[in-house]
Amino acid sequence: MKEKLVIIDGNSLLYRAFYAIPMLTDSQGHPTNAVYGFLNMLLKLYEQLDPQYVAVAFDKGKHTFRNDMFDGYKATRKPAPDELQPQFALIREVLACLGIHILELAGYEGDDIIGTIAKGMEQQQLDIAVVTGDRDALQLVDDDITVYLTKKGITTMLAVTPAVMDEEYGYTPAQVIDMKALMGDTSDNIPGVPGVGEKTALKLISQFQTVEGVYDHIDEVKGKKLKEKLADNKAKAMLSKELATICCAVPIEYTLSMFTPAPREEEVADLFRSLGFKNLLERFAAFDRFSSIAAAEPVRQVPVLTAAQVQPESLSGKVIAVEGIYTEGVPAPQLDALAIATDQGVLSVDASQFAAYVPALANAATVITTEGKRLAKAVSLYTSARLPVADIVLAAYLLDPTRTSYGLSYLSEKFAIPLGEADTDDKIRLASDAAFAYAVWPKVKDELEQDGLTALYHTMEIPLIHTLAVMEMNGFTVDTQRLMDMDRDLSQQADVLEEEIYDDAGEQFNINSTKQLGVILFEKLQLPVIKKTKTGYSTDSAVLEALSDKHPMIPKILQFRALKKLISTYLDGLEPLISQETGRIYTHFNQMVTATGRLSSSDPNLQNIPIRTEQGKKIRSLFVPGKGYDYILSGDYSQIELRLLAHLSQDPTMIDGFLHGQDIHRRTASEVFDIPFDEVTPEQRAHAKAVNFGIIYGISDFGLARNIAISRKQAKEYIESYFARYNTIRSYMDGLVAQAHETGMAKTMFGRLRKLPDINNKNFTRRSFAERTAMNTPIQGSAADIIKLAMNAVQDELEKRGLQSHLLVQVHDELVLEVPQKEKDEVAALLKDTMEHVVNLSVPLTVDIHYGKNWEEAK
DNA sequence: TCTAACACGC
DNA sequence: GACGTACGTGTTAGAA
Repeated sequence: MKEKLVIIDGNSLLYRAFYAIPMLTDSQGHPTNAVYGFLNMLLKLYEQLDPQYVAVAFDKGKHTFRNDMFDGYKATRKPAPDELQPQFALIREVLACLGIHILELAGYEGDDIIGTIAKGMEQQQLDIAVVTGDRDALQLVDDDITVYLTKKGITTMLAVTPAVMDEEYGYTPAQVIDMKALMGDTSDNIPGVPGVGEKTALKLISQFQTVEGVYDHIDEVKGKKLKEKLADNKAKAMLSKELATICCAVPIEYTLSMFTPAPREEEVADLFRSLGFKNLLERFAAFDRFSSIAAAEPVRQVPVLTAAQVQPESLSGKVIAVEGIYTEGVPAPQLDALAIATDQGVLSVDASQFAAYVPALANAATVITTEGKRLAKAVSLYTSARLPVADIVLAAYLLDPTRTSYGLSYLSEKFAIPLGEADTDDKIRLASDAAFAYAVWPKVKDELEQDGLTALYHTMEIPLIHTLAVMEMNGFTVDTQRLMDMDRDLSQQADVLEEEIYDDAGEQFNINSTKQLGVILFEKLQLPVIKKTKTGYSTDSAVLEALSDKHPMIPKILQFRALKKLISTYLDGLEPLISQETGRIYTHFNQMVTATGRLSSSDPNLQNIPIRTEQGKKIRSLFVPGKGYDYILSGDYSQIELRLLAHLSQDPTMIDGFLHGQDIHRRTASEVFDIPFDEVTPEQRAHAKAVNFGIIYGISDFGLARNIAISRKQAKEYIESYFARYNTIRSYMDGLVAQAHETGMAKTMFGRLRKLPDINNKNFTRRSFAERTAMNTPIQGSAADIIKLAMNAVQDELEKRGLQSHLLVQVHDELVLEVPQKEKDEVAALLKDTMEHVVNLSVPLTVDIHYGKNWEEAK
């Protein structure tokens, strides 16, 4: 048997490892996922190929990320700017400890070094393998060198021989260079021929073999444009070929003995342990050549339990933590794996045992988890009992609702509990995560208590998990036939408009491109430029409205845009999400996104279904009661935010308006403009409404001015006279701001908090924004609190009375249900009563009830 | 893949 | 007087 040499493309593996492994950190909280992934890959190489000699090549100085390396698998996050560099340094340190030689030579790509060694070693009677993620290396494939290409991140390797190349790619090793010379590669600074992609390159090279061949027979190239492009860029193509060729004559000194690992015994175990890579250390130590490495003591912080040790019944009354792996499905996700952490240790539950363990969870005292809603949904397939869920992610959201993610690494840092050992095995990781959640929960509880969030957490957010899980599983029935008819009709209308627009413009262009439209409007037609964006002309609807009488095509563009929005987002967008089996569409209500405590909806977003325009209403009318139901019933809070403002500020004028059931915008106009209530003009009312709106959303005078097309000065005056008239509101707001300056946060009626780190910032803008937030969060957030309480109460009442009626959607101040004929009146009364009386304010909370044969009619 | 522009809801 | 101005979700174009 020949001895083996494996040469590793270090950069390529490093990049792939980063994305293939979820975020990991060492004991100091530094990211180590790329390091872990790299070493894991290295071990796989040893385990699969068992080489006598190993070399790792890095490109010197080239440590920036190349996005094109990740084609074929979805990157879930970007590396932070300085995240990879330390990991890169760490890998070098680890490799040095393991005694694995690193090759690098300034000015050459790692590929070139690999090529040089591979060619140089051919005479040595070795089996030579190159391991890389980069297809460029395929040019090295011939009878003596095997290229192992990593696939699916780093989980599998494809051994590429000439035969495999022929089958997988349809070109030969020699053709790799020529393909690349034509296609180019921006990440390697190979220009190629502009406009020639992989398909064209493959066609040309299969026909003519080489770049030179293409140019020798340029007349035979089919396609006038293509021929032109090739002819114009001959020099570029030739240069590209040179750049794409791996240079196999790099002046690098090496001897075979350099590639025999010589570990530094005394350091290596410590280094691995400090990184938390105990498992990897053991795996390395299993090889003879690393046997001098002391094996890690087989200490497991969390004992692994067996099903015999943890019987389902033993979970009763216990505090436990649970993590699952799921396959998404409708109406509920399916549980694929389950780990249960108890005070004794962790149990991995076998799939055949789910049925016994899952209902047992309902009897536990507390089920700690990081995915309460998902767990609740999955569990509902086994039992109708509610789980006593404790969700540490939900708690982390309440502690600081402004973050964009609440991943395990954040929780680990925030609650100072180290994450378990990294592992690529799903089951091991799951058990480790469950143990982590179990350890974090006591700290979470303490922090909730310290921030006064315990009641909010237990009485509102935790019950809401169940309510939302039910709503998500209910789904909303869509009239698929009408949706498809409407899609066809509107698409036809849009096509007609599009043609007319091109006629008016005198040329074809991409009407969906704001850039191209800008050129047509403001350069070709010389229409006045109203507004610019940071990259060019603005063509938004405000601009187009302003230009609408300047050219006949402008109204058509507006109409086209409106149609296009409806078609792409609401017709084409929704259709594939309708379940074939149930005819229903299943949204996700996210409880941990917004800074104010509102919910959000996604995949699809059912909180932004059109309602304002006639065309839009037709979209809404596609949402109908499902089989066995007769009506869509909706209840919406009337002016809930302004009522809350009246209540919270105790402003007598505003309270008076609501007590007398007045049109509140009219009343505001009457007060602010100092005119009798009955003499308020529609425009004055609209302006007053915009001011009220501004108060609720915390917009600035600038924003107000923009919204109702008045000058900023005028907007400022409006706000001034508003506060002059409603001076109780002013002092209430001033109090909120003062309090925020003191405490650094804003709070809602129910104690929900929002941190305001910028409240004392020296930057005027940031500080002003924080101050407006301090005024707006108590209003918007309290409204969010109230409807959440109402949702829970409605859901409880529906369950208690054993009604069939379903909650379907929440849209911030509106709840939508489907009801059967026989329950319509009862549920309408229940809904109105529950929503109106869920809290007691100084002003009445009124709820308007509507019902109809579809969501549009229920308004 | 990522950002910008735009548009929908509250 | 400058600062650059409600949030969240989704689609499309265009650059890399």
